[in-house]
Amino acid sequence: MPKAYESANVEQKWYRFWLGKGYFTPTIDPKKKPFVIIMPPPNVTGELHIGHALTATLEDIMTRWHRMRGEPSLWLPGVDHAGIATQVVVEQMLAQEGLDRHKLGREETQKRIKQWADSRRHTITEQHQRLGASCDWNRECYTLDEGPSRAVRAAFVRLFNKGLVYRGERIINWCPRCATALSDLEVGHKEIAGNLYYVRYPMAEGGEGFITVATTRPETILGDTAVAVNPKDKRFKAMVGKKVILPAVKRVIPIIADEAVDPEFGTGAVKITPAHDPVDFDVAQRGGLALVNILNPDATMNENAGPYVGQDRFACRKAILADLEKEGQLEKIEPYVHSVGHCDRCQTVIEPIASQQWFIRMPPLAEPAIKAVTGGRIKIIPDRFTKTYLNWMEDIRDWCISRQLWWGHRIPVWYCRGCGELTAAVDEPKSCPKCSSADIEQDLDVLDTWFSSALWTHSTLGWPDDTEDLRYFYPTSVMETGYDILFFWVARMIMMGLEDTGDIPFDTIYLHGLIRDEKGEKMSKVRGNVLNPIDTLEQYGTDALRFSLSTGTSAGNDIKLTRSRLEAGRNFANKLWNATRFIVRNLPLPEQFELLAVPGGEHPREDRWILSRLNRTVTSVTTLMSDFQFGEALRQIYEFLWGEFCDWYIEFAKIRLHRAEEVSPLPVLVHVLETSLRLLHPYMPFVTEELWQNLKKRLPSSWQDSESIMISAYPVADETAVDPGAEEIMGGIVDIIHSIRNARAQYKIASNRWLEAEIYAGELTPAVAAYQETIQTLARVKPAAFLAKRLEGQPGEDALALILKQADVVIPMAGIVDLAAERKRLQKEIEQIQAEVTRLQALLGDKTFLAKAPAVVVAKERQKLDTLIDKLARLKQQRAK
RNA sequence: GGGCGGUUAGCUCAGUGGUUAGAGCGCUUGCUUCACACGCAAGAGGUCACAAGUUCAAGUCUUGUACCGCCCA
Repeated sequence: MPKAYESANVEQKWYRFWLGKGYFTPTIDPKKKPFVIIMPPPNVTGELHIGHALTATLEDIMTRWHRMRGEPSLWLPGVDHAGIATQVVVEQMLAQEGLDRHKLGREETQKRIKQWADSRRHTITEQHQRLGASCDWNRECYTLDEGPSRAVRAAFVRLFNKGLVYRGERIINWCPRCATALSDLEVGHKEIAGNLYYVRYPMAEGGEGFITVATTRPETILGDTAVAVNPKDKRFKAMVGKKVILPAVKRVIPIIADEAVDPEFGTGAVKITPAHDPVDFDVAQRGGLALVNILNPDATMNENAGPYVGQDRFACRKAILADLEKEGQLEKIEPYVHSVGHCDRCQTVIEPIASQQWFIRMPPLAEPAIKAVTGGRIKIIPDRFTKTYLNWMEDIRDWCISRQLWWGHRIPVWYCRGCGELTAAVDEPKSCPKCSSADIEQDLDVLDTWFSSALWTHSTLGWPDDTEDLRYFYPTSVMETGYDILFFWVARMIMMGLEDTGDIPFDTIYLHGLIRDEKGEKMSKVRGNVLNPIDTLEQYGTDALRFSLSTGTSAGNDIKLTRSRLEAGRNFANKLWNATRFIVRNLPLPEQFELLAVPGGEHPREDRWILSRLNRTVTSVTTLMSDFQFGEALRQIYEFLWGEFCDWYIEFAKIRLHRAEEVSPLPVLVHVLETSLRLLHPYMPFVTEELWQNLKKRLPSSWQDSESIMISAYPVADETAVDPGAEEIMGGIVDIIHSIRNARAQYKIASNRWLEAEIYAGELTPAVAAYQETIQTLARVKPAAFLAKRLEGQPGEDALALILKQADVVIPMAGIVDLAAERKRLQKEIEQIQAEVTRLQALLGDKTFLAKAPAVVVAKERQKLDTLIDKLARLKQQRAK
């Protein structure tokens, strides 16, 4: 084995091995409950970013863990066609060729987008494979595959037939740059420092004076069809029913009263622009007002804008303000901070526009989705997102699902030019079912990409067909994704899963945090601070990347990924590599290995200690993983392997190996290492497989049946291995070594100089004395003498006395000991212990504590007090000398 | 405006009521000790943002305050 772990040499090899063996494909076994994760499908055109790496890591940890526990485990990968994002990228490419989609036509454009998307698809797959993702590639799905596409049409038609999908004119969010309607979720609101313009509308019909309205968007004056005041507002009582003349276009519009008007805003009179404002739209519905749309799809002014036709919306705003100023109709301008909607994808300012679109009626779908969570059938981790989910669900609004794009699932609705009938169908109809006319045309729009995503948990398993996969794997187990798409995706999946199948799509939602850079900023292409996971894993190793993404992290909390985290992961992999290298180097020939087994099964105390610690770790890790506390579980594995196994057990074992004792430590070294590798495998699959195979190669063939660690059994704790006695004694020995090393460092004893030590450990002395050589070697003392009873006399001025929890250690150090400093140190320690003893005595004298605290806690405190009283007595005795 | 989160060592963060609060990195000191300098050994470093409360017991639960951030409107 080389001196350092080189990830690049092993990763591809093992991934191909696993893939070739078919380990990623579960075997359907009706007797067993499967574990299922449907992967959130990344965009087809993208590359994986570090957030995807986090998703993949967590999902792989869960999948590998359940697989090792013997559950048929399916992790189903997929790719999303990403309507807007993909079309935008291809349109940019067309622009470079001097083309645009309108010149090219719908069919040709679709062909170009498809070509490009197909050419990119494999990138995502390859990148997932490099991350070690153990997903079942045989079941990989693409949202535009025939199956999921049919599911989309089937789901649409079902909703249509139930009256839950409707077409209507509503105010939608229009992105002028993407040239499509968007749902409310795809719009981000930003506070903008703008102005509030006070504009005078002169009274019509020879009336005197004017009414002043305030607006942040003066260009929308051109689309006004009324001025409204609150019916309770006494100031305007007389004006209701009168008419005013609209500036610029000179249209005469009424002054009406409506409850929705806030008397506190501006002057209390507001302009009503029903085609360009959601509140005004409702006012217009109530008041029977006309809708005047003043915008073209690209946000230039249309023919309704009179003299401003053809101008861009913002140019028009300037022009109209100049004209109002000239006419003396601009009363005043106040600075005004208001919230403006921006397109999530391109950051263009959204225009609210009244438009004919398709919608899903959400409240009936939300109701069962709310019950599924409040009733406990679906659990959200971390729990605080339950409230976020419910708040959104309870106040849900209809979902605009039509998009004026060419890339996606075409809306499965056909219009008859003959009779005007509208037909929703899964399979394309040849003629109008009502009048039999063949002159029918399919709706030109496509569906919101999230519509197909909402079906993902069942469409990937074969729905609407009654497939074996659907019957066996649905409902799935865990939906793991970032909290930023709780509404976009997770909530909608619950609604659509329940609607289409009658059952919840998953029982647990695990939401991870967002990854941020060193400065705490969200990583994004725009900011240019994205960490490419492939570069990262090439530099540090995939296991190091996975380690850095899963240790010291917890559900729902953001992660700052820094170089030092990655280094820690790499160092840990290397540490394991070297521990294994050490063990492997000491292994005998395979046929001799079994001869090393412990005769009679009676292990030396340090073996019982490490086995006890191992089994406690296994128990704890299993509990934590069942509870989705992956970060803490990994931390404990790390702590055990590095802090106990490598730092202490291997060091103890070296001494036995050198002595060539009868009882070899090798079987325990191998056992603990091998068990730990299996414990760690879900987190760091590559290095654990490499090391496990290295062991397997050198051990008897009977040692492990499994041909790979990834299909071997996850460790199960052996409760009988827990040995508190061994833990106490080994703890004492560690204490003794530690204190001597400390004294050496404090007195700057050269490391090649040997000291002597006299040790008394009360009733533990015989047990501790068995570790004479260990203490001598690790603390560099010789000889270490064990006293039958505590030294009563003067230890001598030249000796250093160390008073430990269970032991006294005396080290003769002629001429070195600083007596004054020692006295001071002793005094300080006595004071500290005395304070603690006093505190514990008070606590144990407290009747309510004794009555109310659990017995184990009381016993623990009493034990602690006894130990401290003993130590205090020994310290005082020392001081008296 | 409503909701949520954060505030713990110099930095980045764990800590799921039990009393002496942990890790990684950084820092100080010493080590080419025969697995590992991607390492070993020893050490320094904390009024757990602030205030009040609940509890036998609070970093952990409640309420309020301050600052930072996110989501929704």
